[in-house]
Amino acid sequence: MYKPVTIKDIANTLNLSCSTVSRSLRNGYGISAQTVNLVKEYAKKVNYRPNPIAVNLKSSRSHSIGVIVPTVADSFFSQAIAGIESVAYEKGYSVLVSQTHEMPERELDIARNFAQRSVDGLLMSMSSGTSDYSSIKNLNNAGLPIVFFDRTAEEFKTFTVASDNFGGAYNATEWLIKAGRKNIALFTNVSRLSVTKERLSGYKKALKDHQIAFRPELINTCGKEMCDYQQIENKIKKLMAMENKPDAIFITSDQISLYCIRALHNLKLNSQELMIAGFSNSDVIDLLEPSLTYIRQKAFEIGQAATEMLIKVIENDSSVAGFECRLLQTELHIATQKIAS
Amino acid sequence: MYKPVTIKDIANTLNLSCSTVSRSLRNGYGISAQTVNLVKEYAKKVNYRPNPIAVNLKSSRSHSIGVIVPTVADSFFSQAIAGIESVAYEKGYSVLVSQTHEMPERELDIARNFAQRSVDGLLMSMSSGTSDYSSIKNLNNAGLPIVFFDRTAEEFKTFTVASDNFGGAYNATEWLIKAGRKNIALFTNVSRLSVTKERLSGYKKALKDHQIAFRPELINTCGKEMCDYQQIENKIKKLMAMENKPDAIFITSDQISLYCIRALHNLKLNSQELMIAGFSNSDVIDLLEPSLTYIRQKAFEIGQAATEMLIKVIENDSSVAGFECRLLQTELHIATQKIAS
DNA sequence: TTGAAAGCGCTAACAC
DNA sequence: GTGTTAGCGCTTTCAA
Repeated sequence: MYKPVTIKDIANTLNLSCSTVSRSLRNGYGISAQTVNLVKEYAKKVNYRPNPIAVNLKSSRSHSIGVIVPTVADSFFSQAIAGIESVAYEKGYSVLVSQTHEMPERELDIARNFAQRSVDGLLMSMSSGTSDYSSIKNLNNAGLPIVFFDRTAEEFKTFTVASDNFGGAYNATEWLIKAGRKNIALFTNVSRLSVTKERLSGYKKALKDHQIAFRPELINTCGKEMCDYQQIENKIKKLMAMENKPDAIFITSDQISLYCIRALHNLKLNSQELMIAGFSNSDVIDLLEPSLTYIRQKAFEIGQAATEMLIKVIENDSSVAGFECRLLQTELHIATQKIAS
Repeated sequence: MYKPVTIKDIANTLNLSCSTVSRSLRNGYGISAQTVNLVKEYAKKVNYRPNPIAVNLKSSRSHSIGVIVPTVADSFFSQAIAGIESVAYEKGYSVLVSQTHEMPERELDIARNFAQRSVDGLLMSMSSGTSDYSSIKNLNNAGLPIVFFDRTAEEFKTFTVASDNFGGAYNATEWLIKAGRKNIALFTNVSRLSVTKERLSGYKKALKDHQIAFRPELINTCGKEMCDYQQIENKIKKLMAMENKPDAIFITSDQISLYCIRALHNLKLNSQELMIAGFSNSDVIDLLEPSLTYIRQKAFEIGQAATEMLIKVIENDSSVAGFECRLLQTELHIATQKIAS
């Protein structure tokens, strides 16, 4: 087994006691400068590093944070995790990652497991299935700091970092309207999610501000069951068979945006017939055919901000006065028009 | 602070000693069935879970594995991590993830940090900058199990899981040849990487088997410095200005594949003029314009296989006789021809 | 200025 | 059958 140098090893070699070595290495309080130097130099020489597990056991602090996301294999989440990891690394924290696959039981199981491993805090993006937050809330009340990012939990107020989903949706919808579209269908994720609600509000507000009637029959909610490509294609076919059929689609989810593009592609519908706008963090979205006007979230920055916030909470657990909620702006990218009109 | 139930709590409540409780909870060896039941039931009732940190300290086993990758925000790696996490979760291991950003110093630092945290093993995909494996090798020799995935380290033989890069490259190149292309340029990552070498070999072999001369002037190595889009575009421009210019490009890297597509798109080169084939694990690659014939790696499965292998090594550290090396087949996806010829 | 000892939660060798 | 004890590596009183 891998067997690093311990404080005891140093103490033996230098003919000192463990406590002297320990104190020399930490603050050096009450130890002669000579001894401190001796110890420090020797420690550096043998590349001594304190065993974090032992430190944890004493302090109940592990210098690690747990990240709980629906899935890692997703452009938004992988970018966010990259941001999380960057800040964590810089500040000396390890990052534990686990996926819920949108299952509430797993989510809770993972959170408990992380808590047991003495993570110092949790970064969570809620699974779409979760409706009962009480257990998570219990962990939080028991002293485990939690920061929600992207998919926040309205039901219990704590620290959050997310995109301005309302604004992003509003702007994109307005853009469709200004492009002359009046019958804008909506594709959306389960309505339980905070992001879904906010984006839906943005869409409705934009319609209202432009005196366009909201038509419930144009709303398509996916993912109550597993949301797959075929489901989306069918819904689009059905929409296009309507009497008063839509001339545009607004999509509130990354995954569904890609499915829609694929469906339009397969159904040979061009942007002229059916203009599309939606959220996406894919890094090649601008090369897709048909082209999408897309709202991009600052995923990396959201990860960074959430991590900074969490570490701040962890490191001065005194000031749990007000809950900070950061909102990052989204970016609207207009699709280049490739269709000759 | 979050304060879970300890063995001591149970012992006190039940008027037993710690060791009795401990043994009841583990094997129950030498304890009356009655006591075992009593303890187990009470433990379940209060939702007792052993403190993993304390267990680790005793056993130097943490039931966690470290994953070291260049970056998380990449389709191949995020898919692989999803696979890793799935298997790990199922087998009760936690997953620590850290990114090297292709920097050897970071890689080593992360590996050491993980080792200190008593991860039970490491899953690594080497950074492109690494040329000296001795420190990693030391960790491994000191008893830390390591499985390499995707980007393996030829210099030291251990357990590996990777794609059949040679075969994938061979097939793709051959496909270009059969499509009538004779001047096939190559875009490739730094030549230090195992995957690069293997893919290059596949390319060369295919040329040779079809009696096409290898033309060194068509080889473009990127990423000695940071590889960015502009670099790729410039190289393509330069290629297309050649007298005997290429009629196809074969690309050995996911990232560069995307850059090439973007460049052809911007330079308005279509597949007829310049046919492209390359590695990619993007899930929307088939919707990109111009279209790419792509080799897809079984990223998720590679992650799974590597994790299974690692856990097997961890759990019977006796049999370190032969090093297992798994090779997963790649899938060749032919671009649908959209150009009227 | 330094050392001895206890304890974080758990396990295992050794008593009883 | 069950309890006592020591120890994993480290920190932190308390004594010297």
